[in-house]
Amino acid sequence: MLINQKKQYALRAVYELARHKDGPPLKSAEIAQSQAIPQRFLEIILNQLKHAGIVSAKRGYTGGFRLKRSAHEITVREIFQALDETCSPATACVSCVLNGDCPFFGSCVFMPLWAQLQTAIDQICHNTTIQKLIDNQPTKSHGKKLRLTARKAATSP
Amino acid sequence: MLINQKKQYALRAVYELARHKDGPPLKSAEIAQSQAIPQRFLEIILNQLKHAGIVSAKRGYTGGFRLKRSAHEITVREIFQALDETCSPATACVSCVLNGDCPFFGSCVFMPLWAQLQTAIDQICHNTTIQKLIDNQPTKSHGKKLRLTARKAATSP
DNA sequence: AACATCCTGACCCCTATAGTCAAGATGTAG
DNA sequence: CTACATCTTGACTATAGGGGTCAGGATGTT
Repeated sequence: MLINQKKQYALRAVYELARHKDGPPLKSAEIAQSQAIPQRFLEIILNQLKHAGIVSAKRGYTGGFRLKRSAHEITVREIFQALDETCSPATACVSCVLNGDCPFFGSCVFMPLWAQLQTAIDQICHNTTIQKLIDNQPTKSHGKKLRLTARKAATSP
Repeated sequence: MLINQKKQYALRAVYELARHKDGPPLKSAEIAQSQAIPQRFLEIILNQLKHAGIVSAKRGYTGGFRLKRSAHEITVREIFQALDETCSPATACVSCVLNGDCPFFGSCVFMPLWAQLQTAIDQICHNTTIQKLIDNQPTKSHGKKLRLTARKAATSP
């Protein structure tokens, strides 16, 4: 999958931190609860975000996490990259070509297509900052259309 | 993965059929060999393409497969759809929203992002016909850059 | 009648994703 | 300094889906 659960969790976590930018650091347990993320799993993710320089951690009794930079400067793309997973639309193909495993070495007809997709995806992710996501808060009219029933109660992101 | 092995096989199969449009029907074994696809697996794929009205099959001794329409009219998008797999960038999220499983029903901040990605991907796949792929045969200069070593001998697509 | 092809469903293996557990390191409060 | 709450880390488990195989049947040609 292009966007897996882990990437979505990462986005939500950063989003949650951006919303509480001015308060005290958020504990991982708080983020986990408000964004409905398994806590242990979230801690792994937060750690990766820390190593990528997106969030900073403070230990101890008053510890927690906070954004290292402004929400304007954090792009969706770098959050995805922080999880160090390839985000290519045709991962297998690209990697097999690079390895020399590809039976069609150097003359694959589909490479231009993959490249085109990759570029399009990259651009969108690169142009979308966390702040933009916050600003684009969808109006509740969205909910009208879908007509969904509530299951778990949780702070909506 | 957005584009998995199966989708790539499907593309190659249709591509191969398009190249031999004027000859007799191609047997699945022939396609399998020239495009380096496991034959049994290919047969499953060809079957799905048949049900989608993209290829037609002829049984018996002189049997095989051929394209049902011109390569100009077959888009990458419909080939993907023929494999009946969802091609959403954030499959989990989208499906959970539709099921009502999403904890953020109707007010997910990220939905516009997924939609934007989906639209971009869809457009590219819809605008790319098999014929375009054939016409864009990459020049061999591609190979120079990558400097790959040959492994299996196979007709390059 | 013999044979070669397509057709179909059931089946298997493996990897990556998703998630858990336990023990340690570091800091704060009293 | 002691108790406690947080982050840190690595090893571990489980499940689903992707990728692929097999046997046997249906349909056609020679």
